[in-house]
Amino acid sequence: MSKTAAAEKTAQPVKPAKAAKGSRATGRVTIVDVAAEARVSPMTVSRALKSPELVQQEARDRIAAAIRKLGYVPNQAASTLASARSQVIGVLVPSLTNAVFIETLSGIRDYLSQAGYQFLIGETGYSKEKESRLISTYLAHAPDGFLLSSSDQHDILRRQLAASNIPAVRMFDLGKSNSDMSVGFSQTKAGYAAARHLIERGYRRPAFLAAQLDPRMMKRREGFRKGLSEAGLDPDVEVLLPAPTTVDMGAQLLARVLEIAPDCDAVFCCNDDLALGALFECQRRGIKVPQQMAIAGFNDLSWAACATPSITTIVTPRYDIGYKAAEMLIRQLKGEPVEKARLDLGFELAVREST
Amino acid sequence: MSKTAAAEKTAQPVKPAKAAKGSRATGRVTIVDVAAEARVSPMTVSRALKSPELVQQEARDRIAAAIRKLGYVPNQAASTLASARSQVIGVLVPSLTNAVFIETLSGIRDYLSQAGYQFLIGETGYSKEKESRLISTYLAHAPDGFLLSSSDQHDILRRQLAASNIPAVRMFDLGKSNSDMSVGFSQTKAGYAAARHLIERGYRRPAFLAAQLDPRMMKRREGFRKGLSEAGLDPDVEVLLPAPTTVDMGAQLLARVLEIAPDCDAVFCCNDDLALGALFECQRRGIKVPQQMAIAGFNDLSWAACATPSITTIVTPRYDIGYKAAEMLIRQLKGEPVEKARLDLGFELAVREST
DNA sequence: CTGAAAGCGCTTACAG
DNA sequence: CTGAAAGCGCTTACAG
Repeated sequence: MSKTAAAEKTAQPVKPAKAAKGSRATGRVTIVDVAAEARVSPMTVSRALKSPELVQQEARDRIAAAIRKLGYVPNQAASTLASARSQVIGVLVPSLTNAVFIETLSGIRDYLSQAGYQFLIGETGYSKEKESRLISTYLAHAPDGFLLSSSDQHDILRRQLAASNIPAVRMFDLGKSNSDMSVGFSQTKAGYAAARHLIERGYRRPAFLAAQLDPRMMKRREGFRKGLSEAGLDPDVEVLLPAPTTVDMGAQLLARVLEIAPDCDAVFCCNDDLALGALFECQRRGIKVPQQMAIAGFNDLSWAACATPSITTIVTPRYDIGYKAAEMLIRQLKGEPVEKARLDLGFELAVREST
Repeated sequence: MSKTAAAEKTAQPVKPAKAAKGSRATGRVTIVDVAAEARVSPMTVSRALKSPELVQQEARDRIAAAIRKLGYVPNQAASTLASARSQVIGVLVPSLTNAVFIETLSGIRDYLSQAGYQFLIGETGYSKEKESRLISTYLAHAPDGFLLSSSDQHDILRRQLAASNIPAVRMFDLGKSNSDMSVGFSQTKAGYAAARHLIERGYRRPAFLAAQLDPRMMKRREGFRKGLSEAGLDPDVEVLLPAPTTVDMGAQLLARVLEIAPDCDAVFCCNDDLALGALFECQRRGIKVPQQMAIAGFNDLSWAACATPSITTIVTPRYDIGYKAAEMLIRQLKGEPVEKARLDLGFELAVREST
């Protein structure tokens, strides 16, 4: 049976399903079929796939031809069962309807796909309980690692991870110590930077507007308040709503802050969706931005730069957070040296027309 | 060994890893351990998990207690290998940075998670080649089904699916025949409805603005042109850009159409991102919306309703598309009757201030 | 309602 | 560089 052109053309599986009564044969082409076709042992086929450098060139060629001829697709479940490695990473993000996390997922995907990993995506809805439940579910799939977004390591989660012995990297927030792996930036410093900017521009009565009050938002708030206090300004001009963020809520928050503090001259919104809603509300009321009201956002989503006026915002490295977190995790899994257990990617302030 | 309170409290695995040299024991708690603890056979544990009604109540109780005591987590890979069913669905969407598809994923997740399925998400980047490649990758994970977003069934894809014998449901677009399962709405009719609305409002020189020229966009265009032609209006006022959609591009397209047709009095944007950008550009230029320029969008994303002015748009059932497509697929997998192989969920026109 | 045997398709851990 | 044997942890297909 030589490597004929005819054989090469056939891309379809040619294995007839076994007809034996009671047989469990799936009709699938297996590594055994490829081995027979290539006149080597199944073990050699396995090696040719995972560590080609251990296999003689000639054998490799015959195996490659056999794979093509038979249309062989490796069975990931069998591989996982035998090797106890699934090539799957569990990824948990707070929300999928938030563009921020989507871009982080893009970074994760770009790293993992080139590294040969798949991932399962879970949405925690900003809830620790849901996060724990998702981890339990995912454990059945024996993920090789986790990428998490929880802001602080609560006990249940810690115990689950310790019991399963599966490594995890936290994203967005930085861990307190180097014992946990984490990739992100300082939420507190970002909030502080926003305050400093508004103060330097001369605004004397800035407010903080926030929704979806997860721990990250509260850290941004903390930094913002610190900045105001240091400058001798009142840090208590703020409207906080626990409900999920929407553009429309930005409009509502702007309306509320004007009731509480009619002399408010600037708002720092904890994300760009709120900032956009606040801008729309100002337009509706005929309040000039930034002359009568400055608006700053957070994240630099697509519309911030091209709104009228363009919106000043904190540019966050969310794609890189996903990419680097995935890289850190995979390096750890491969036993490669991990440079830093705590990677601060920083942030930038984009100053635009709205402040 | 009775069901003591002490035993119930222990949530941690208590199995000591086998010490035998050369052993492949993973230290994991298996169905065999649970069976020993509950004094039944492994087969009965398996049944208690998958078809409890086939197992005596008393045995079920003992098994449940043993599972809790030992901290047993089923091994999905072993289950997949033995049963040839993975409980995984492969989902392919054109883009993850588009809110439309994210909401569809929410619908998919809500149905699949309650049905006990996981899913792998792939991003095709609107490319048929990439879609084919992703399907090949996913085949290694032996998904039980696919949820696809490709607009038309190209040959390579058809062959792949036929060869693997894995059922698929197409989303967004409706299939031509009932032989393919599909869930969506008529893109052409939606474009036509937008044209009719603008015409009835009295606009005489409407333009079509589009980016990301995938087949769905072209169908919206087709319907829009049909509407204009029928009313005796010029259908050729349009700006089409193949590049991916951004808010900023909406501004650019608006600028371009004003060069081509200075008397243009309305624009139908093929999505809300473009509509938002067009609105910003009008504001920048001091063009009054809708008095001097009407703007209509597509999808009804979060900002459309609360922009200033609020934006008229086509409301699309994207969450339901995901939910219903998942439902159709799972019903098919379970051998339950599938009502319609082609499910038209329709759309609505939300008339707002911008037109 | 329950169980013993065999097998799913790979990889590990040796041995050569 | 290559291969025979055993095993990963489940479920199928019987048989009782």
